[in-house]
Amino acid sequence: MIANRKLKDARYVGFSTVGKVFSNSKRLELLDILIQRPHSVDELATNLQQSVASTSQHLQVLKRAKVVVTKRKGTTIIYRLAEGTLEVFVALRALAENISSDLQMLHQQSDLPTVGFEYVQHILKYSSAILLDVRTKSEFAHRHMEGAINIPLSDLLSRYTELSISKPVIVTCRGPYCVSSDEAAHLLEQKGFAVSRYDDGVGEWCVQGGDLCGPI
Amino acid sequence: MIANRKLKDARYVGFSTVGKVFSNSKRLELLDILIQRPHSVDELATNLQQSVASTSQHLQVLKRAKVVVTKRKGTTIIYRLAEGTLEVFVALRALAENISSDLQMLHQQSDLPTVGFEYVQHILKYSSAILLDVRTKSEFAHRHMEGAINIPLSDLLSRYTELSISKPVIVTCRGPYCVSSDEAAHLLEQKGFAVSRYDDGVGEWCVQGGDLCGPI
DNA sequence: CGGTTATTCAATAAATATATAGAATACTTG
DNA sequence: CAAGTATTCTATATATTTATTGAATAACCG
Repeated sequence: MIANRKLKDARYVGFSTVGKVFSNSKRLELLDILIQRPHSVDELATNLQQSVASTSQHLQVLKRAKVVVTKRKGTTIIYRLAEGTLEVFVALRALAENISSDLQMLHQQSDLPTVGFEYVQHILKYSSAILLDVRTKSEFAHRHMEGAINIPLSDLLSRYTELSISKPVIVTCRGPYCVSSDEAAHLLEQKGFAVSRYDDGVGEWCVQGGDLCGPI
Repeated sequence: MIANRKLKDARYVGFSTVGKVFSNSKRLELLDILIQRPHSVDELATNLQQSVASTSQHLQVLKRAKVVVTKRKGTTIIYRLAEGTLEVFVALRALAENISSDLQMLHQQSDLPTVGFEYVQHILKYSSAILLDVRTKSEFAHRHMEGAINIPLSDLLSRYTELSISKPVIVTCRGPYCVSSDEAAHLLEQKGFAVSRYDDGVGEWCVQGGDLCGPI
């Protein structure tokens, strides 16, 4: 009976090693960034506004749990998500969104309308609106929703004229915790566009079975 | 820009509150037990072989994250899983199993053959084998795989003669971390039965769309 | 082959998590 | 309404986690 307890404990402790991955906010942010594209340690540290050492330590946790894998490229080491990680990350986030009213409140700070997966699929099919991805060029290049066009947020003020004002615009960015799409949507609204936001990102799109483009 | 960082942090910290649920082995075990049926704090503490105070504390964490809900029944408080928790728990465990070779090793200590979801569905359809659930009577009563029969492990030695020796037996219990099915399978093998194990439980069965029976 | 540089390791300090025993609470139930 | 009891809270000790700085490492590349 005591042997049983030890075996059980060992199994649940093993399980919790994977669970610990998702227990820290910085690690969750790392995973969210890695959904967009692979990154070096240095890039990730900059994104997190944290020391490289601390970021590296978090990455070790992710690596030990095998939710990320590494590859050397020249002098830098590139981290990317492992198989299966995206699905669990998205499922866990959906659970968190559903059950945490606090999170929902943080979300609904924007006054602009949001649209869901089915709606975006519909407008893509009938070309009845423009799907605008305001992430960086490299993130877009790695993987994006099929049919989307890319103008990075930093370029939007100088390039918004590329968009046809006669069509409504749906803005998307990294995902639900990204503030770029909201910023972009407000800018376009001021310029007279009919704007809404798809406030999920390429991760949710992928898991729900949306078509994707990307060299990798 | 600093405001953006604070908003982002708040969102990921909110997310991590839900993630923390799955970062502790005792909490994972609590969830695994609650999959079987609702329980009181006292029952859960006994299962965990831990103090009631500590168990209660873990339950508070689960409750705050809203992955469990409570209901008073007489003088005791009954905890049960909230909507959506089962799906994420099972998905996370599948991820853990896939990526952790340590966990897999802990698993494959048994010499008896195991069978999967499709196989069990097949034998149920054609009644070509007996599906034996060795959990407790109350766990079985709450929810079980349609077509399974119940003989609790503690009764098996005195009741195994109820089983037809001419049919192969598939043993199931709480789930992959439960040792009961292995114990039961060995007992039946010694008695001359053709035995294998379904080493997932009612949780995985439910998520994969298997038919279920249960008053609740 | 040695300089360069990205990453990881080590040491430390501070914060958070966990387990327990015992006190306090809250709710039922007679 | 008072007694009884399951649960939660408090205080405490210990263990784990996290962030930082500075040192060590590893491997590319001139």
